[in-house]
Amino acid sequence: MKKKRITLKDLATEVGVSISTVSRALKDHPDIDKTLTKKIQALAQQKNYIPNPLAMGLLRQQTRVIGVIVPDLTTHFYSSIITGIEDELRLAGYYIVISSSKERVEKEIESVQNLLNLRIDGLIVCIAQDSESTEHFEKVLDHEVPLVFFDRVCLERKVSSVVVDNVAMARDLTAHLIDNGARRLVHITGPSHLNIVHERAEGYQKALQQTTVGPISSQIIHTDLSTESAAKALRQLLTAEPRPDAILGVNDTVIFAIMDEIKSHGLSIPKDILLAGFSDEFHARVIEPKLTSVAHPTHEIGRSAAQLILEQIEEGQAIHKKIVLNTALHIRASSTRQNS
Amino acid sequence: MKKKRITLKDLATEVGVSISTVSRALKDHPDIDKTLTKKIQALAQQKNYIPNPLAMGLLRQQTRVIGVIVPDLTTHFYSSIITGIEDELRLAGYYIVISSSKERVEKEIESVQNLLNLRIDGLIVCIAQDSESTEHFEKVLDHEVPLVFFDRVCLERKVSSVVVDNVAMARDLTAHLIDNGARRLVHITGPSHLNIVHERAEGYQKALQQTTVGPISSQIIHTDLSTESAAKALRQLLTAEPRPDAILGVNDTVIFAIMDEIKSHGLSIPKDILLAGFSDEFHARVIEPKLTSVAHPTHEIGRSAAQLILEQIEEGQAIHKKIVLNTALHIRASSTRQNS
DNA sequence: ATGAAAGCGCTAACAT
DNA sequence: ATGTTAGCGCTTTCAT
Repeated sequence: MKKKRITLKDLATEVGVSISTVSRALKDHPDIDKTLTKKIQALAQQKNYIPNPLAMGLLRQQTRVIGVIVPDLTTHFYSSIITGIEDELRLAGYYIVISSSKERVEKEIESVQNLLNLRIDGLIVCIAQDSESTEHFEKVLDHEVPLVFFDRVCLERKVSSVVVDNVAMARDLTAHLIDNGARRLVHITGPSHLNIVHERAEGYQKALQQTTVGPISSQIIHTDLSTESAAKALRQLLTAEPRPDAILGVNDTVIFAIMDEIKSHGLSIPKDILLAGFSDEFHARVIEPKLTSVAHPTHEIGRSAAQLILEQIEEGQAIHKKIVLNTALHIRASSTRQNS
Repeated sequence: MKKKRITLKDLATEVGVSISTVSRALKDHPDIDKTLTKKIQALAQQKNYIPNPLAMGLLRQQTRVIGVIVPDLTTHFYSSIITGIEDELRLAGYYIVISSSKERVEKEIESVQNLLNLRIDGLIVCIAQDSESTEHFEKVLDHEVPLVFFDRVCLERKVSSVVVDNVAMARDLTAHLIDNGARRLVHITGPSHLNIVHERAEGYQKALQQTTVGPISSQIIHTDLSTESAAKALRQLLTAEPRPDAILGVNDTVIFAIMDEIKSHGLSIPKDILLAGFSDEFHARVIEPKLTSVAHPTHEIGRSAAQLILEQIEEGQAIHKKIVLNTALHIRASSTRQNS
């Protein structure tokens, strides 16, 4: 029942010329009479003519829609990155269709398929935590649809990506904890097939190897990145003896669970346990005590991912590169021991 | 450069029949020979044929895309609602294109226009805080594109909406503060043209009028909903005498600013100042002390908005209704005075 | 039971 | 300088 939008044909009949003349006039084709051109443009303006993107899309086989798949839209980290993507793509006249995988491969696979069916012009993804197989992304490549990963990546040899230096970040963060007196460290993290997980674990261990103080006990606990799973791990840690005196959390979910659990055990941060992690800047400053964490340039990550997609669309599939963005270590109350 | 997707024509030539036969076979048209139908369907399946949505869209003049405009994508409240919208629309085979107005009308107007140009089949909006004029939404109505507002609404007589009972919520919250000993209340809120603002203020005042205890001093401060503006208001309140002993915040942004400011003045919540607000469930439980707040059924709000849009699309423009969803008051540490 | 043709809105190669 | 035509992928009416 939609009110019909004005078309080229409408303009053509109104002016009394052919459709192609109108089409040309609207794009200032040199062949068309200047006066006619002016007249047609004025009419188009007045009638508020907007080319039908469906028709254009059909003709050019492109939708100007970029798909974006994230593990969870409600996580500030991701929504912030999406804002960056949107800001950049809007300028280029692209739209984004967002889909949340809810950290599950099945949903991710489904989303990829849906988006492919929609005929997106490109796809930007942060893979779900249990996404071990990569078939569905190979399919994207098969269809020659530009693909870019960010933060959590895979198929690195074939796909462009935007990441941060996880190893260095984890190393610095761990070294900082040690400097602040940590001697019984625990790193609570996720499933090790994720690049962010094993890279951060690598940095964590690197710091342990490089330190000259000692002795230091250390442990890495892999969870499924759910609050429950992290809380459970914490409960076990806190009842065992000796209790850890510093915890490195791999992301916000884990950090929240850790904090809650520590507090409900009547322990204090940082007095009893130092805490630091890879957390969103926003949450790091909202929670109490404020969290020592690594600041990800979320908006920038989004913009870079968008730029990579645009590059691929414009220059054809060929290129693929990896952008490594800088992070900043923010030392806050959660990891600085008053009495040391 | 995209690898060509398989089309009806491809299937037709391969089977040696006409395009229309293939088209019919694929939708089990009774006229087509059963064996032929089977054969064609099998081939389509094997070749992984997916109808081109662009072609279908052009034909039917619909995109199966719903636009969603929110004041800020990175706010948990909105991203959570969007997740609800997505969950519901996905089932119906619709996609959503999200746009963030960043609380500014100009961006909102631009987004509306962009989305309209994209030929969306419907639009779901939570208006920006400085959105006083409604012309751009009238335009949506002019184009007979289904429109639904949620949370912050306008044009109520003409447009469907999903809201909560702000008056009752604010009244209950305020009454609760008074019950817990509040005698010098302040309500920090936003610009009063927003329905959520004046409705909540109304509830706040209703509670004050209905209370039998007294005397109670009260104040309403309008900010522009930015952290800075709220923080500034707080600073003035805290240095003046007598200091308020209870604050009702209108949303998360304001709550965060309030908390920070109170803490940095060396005051304690709830000992010195009671705090309650309309905050996202998620943040209410993450911050310290945990915040007494009204729980919005965010996912449900999203789903309802999506359902309203679908209804309008299916049944034509005519209908418009208002869905009022239930909220729940969660009493937590921030508003319960230990010594009372 | 199947095919041919028109049309959705637009562009571009090919007339004139 | 302007018009005609074909075609992007699909559905549907109208032949046959």
